[in-house]
Amino acid sequence: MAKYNTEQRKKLLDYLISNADSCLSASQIAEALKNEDISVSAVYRNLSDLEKSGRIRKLSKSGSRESFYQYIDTDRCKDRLHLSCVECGKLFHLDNCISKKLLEEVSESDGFAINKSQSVLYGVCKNCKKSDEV
Amino acid sequence: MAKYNTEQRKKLLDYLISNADSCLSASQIAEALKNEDISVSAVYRNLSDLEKSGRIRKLSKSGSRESFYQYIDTDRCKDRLHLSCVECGKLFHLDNCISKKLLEEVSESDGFAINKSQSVLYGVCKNCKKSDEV
DNA sequence: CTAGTTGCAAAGAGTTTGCATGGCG
DNA sequence: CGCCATGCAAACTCTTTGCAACTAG
Repeated sequence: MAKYNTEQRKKLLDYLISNADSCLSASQIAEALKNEDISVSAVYRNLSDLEKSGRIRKLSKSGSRESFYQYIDTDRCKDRLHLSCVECGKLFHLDNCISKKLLEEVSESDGFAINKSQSVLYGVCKNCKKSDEV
Repeated sequence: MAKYNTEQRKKLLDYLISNADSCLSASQIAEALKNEDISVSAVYRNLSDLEKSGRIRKLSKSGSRESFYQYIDTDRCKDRLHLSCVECGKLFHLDNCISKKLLEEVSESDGFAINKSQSVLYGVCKNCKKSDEV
């Protein structure tokens, strides 16, 4: 799969890369690319291919039926746990030291091997906490 | 909502309580209760009511379109982060001290307020790791 | 009694798939 | 030119909803 580098595939990946700090739904992506000659099914097929090849991550948010997709920036994301803000939808990366320590502690005390790229902690980020107070 | 205590509602909650260490999908629950005179729509309606009243938790697993439900055992789950085994589907609770420390560290370094009941770490539990080695 | 709850079937949202057409290399 | 990817529409899965019948209190 994904043998030819079509315009649609390039545009889709470009869009995910330039929004690498957010989780986007298929419909958000399709909407953003509606002037780029790409159909909903092509969006889904390309997202699926990109996920299988490990270039993007697929996430689900509690409370939503949709799946969300995000480009995996290996430099920034490697070995880090993720924090997703339920207010603004942005994804943050947990500090490397804390991530590492947590994983080790959990592994030692429970024998549980956490899969980092699959695990997401939900909550409210700094910015959204501020605006809640207003 | 949930003003009358019907047989269906009792059976459903009983079933979730007796499986409090697992996350169950609506179809798994409906299947398990198929001899108890409860329809799929009643399963969904009761799950929704129970979630709103805070008796159960609704989770999504990456890779699955379904939602999963779990009884909230307040004694065992209070203030703890959750670990979900992607192999066997069982839910574990992260040690209280580690949970607390993690939350404090994240709050300090990133200003991010983690919602514990919503956040789940995915990975492989001790038992399933063993069986993988076989 | 009567408002809450149910079962059924139909509708809905999000996603996937079959097929014929079009395009990359 | 041949295989891959695309668009479209239909199919599919999971979940929600409208409605008439039933039932707990």
